[in-house]
Amino acid sequence: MTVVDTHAAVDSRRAWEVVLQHIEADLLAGRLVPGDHLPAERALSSELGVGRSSVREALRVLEVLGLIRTQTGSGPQSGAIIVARPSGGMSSLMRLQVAAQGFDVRDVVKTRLVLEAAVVTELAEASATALESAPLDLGDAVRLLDAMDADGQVSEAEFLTLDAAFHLALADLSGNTVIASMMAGLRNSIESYVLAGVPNLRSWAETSGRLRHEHRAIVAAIESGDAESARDVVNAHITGYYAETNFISTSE
Amino acid sequence: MTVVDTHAAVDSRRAWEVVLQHIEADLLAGRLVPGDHLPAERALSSELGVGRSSVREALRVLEVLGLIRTQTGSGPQSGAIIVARPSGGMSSLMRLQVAAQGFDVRDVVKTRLVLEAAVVTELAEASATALESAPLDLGDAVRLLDAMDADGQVSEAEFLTLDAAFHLALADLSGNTVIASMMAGLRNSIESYVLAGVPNLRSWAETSGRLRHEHRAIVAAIESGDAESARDVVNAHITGYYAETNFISTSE
DNA sequence: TCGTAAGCTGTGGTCAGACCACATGGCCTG
DNA sequence: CAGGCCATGTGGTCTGACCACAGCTTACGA
Repeated sequence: MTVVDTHAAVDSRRAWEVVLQHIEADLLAGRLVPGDHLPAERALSSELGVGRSSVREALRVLEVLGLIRTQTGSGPQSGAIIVARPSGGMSSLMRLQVAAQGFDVRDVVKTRLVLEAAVVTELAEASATALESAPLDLGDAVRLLDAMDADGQVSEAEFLTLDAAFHLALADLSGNTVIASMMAGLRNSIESYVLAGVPNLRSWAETSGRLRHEHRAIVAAIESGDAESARDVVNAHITGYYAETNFISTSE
Repeated sequence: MTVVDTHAAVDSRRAWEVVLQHIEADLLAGRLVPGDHLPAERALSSELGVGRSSVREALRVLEVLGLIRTQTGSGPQSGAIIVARPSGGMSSLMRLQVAAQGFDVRDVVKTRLVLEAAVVTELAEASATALESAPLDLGDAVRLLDAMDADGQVSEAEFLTLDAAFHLALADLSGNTVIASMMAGLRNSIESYVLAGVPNLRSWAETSGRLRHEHRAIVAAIESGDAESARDVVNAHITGYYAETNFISTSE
């Protein structure tokens, strides 16, 4: 007897693709939901008739894409567990594509602008229609702004981290997980460029002051339900910083 | 006393992460550019001091993310080659996140709406400022519309495929590769839902006729440089279809 | 001389088996 | 009854061995 079947149709998919598609099918059918454990690697291996290394290649992909979390040891927390956290995968994808020149940094910034405008528009409109009894709560975002106001106590890198967290908090508040994870990925992919641009600023104190002021203006516009104004401020906020740091070639 | 080594710095990264970060560093430094070959798996293995299986796990990730293409055999086309094609990775990521319930389908549609509006706005503005000598060329997109007009000759699935290609062509024409690959991923991740919604339509002939008409209206608005009108049509175009197919719960 | 066919070489693709570190949970001992 | 020990099962890794494949080299024959 041969090792491979000779009459049945040969599966031209690579072994790890078989594993990946098997798991995807289980997810689509609802047989696997967030929180569930995947079968053990050795079990999947024998169940699907592929080597354990092929199973591991598929699991590695799922891990990087943010679908599973793996843990060694034994017990309820060990093994591969479905988590479905998209932002990590989005960040890896965009960061690597920028590194490999698949994404132009200018397009990343432009896209961030589009999404950011959509987020504040959504929030402002939600705020305008919010009931008295359930007003829009921007608490998480405002707390980050307060942390940025500790003048002299916050380094440039820390400030920019808080800045990123603020914009991400707005995206989260909009309730759109797709946009939120995209924003996380976009920001993450150009983080090193943002930091590298700081020395190009005329005055950090001046710029950070302006950024702080603009952040407050964004919050105010959202809370007053003024979508158009929120969009304008956000637009100036982002393009201004990049222009000051010569982040983007001005030839555009 | 701790278990870990006290003199040498322990590399807590997993072996495959070492490989991934090594390649990412080479990309960032420009030592690897699109078209280049990666070292052979066995060479990377010994060079980085990890097992070949760990190298393969890293390469698998890069392949799924759309950074490399692998090919068996010998010669100039064999091996792993940097390609940096983001749309495949974006599609895998979004499709799996939707399957794993990390992305809500309604958010996917909303996000598509945001990006689509940005694309047509960009195109309309570009058209408005285009020189007589170099007018905006929507040829690729229009050809797809012509293909959709072969009444009775195009199946529902084919029509929807052409529809997707039309919107993707617009995104490509906008020149923003980030948005274009996002649109590809978004559309891809809900393709099965789009197809599944067709039977819910009152009349396919009626709906497809309306879609065709709206497509032409989008093109016309872009060519006339009317960004606002283009946005409105695109908005009605997309939300209309999803409403007709009960694709999205109306409770929202 | 030239063309063709054979085989050589190096590539990714896969598998099997062997360890390791680790975390749990039950068992055994005091 | 309490505490520590170890069996068990998990992912993480490495090694070595094949295979299929594609290009290149070589040798053979017309």
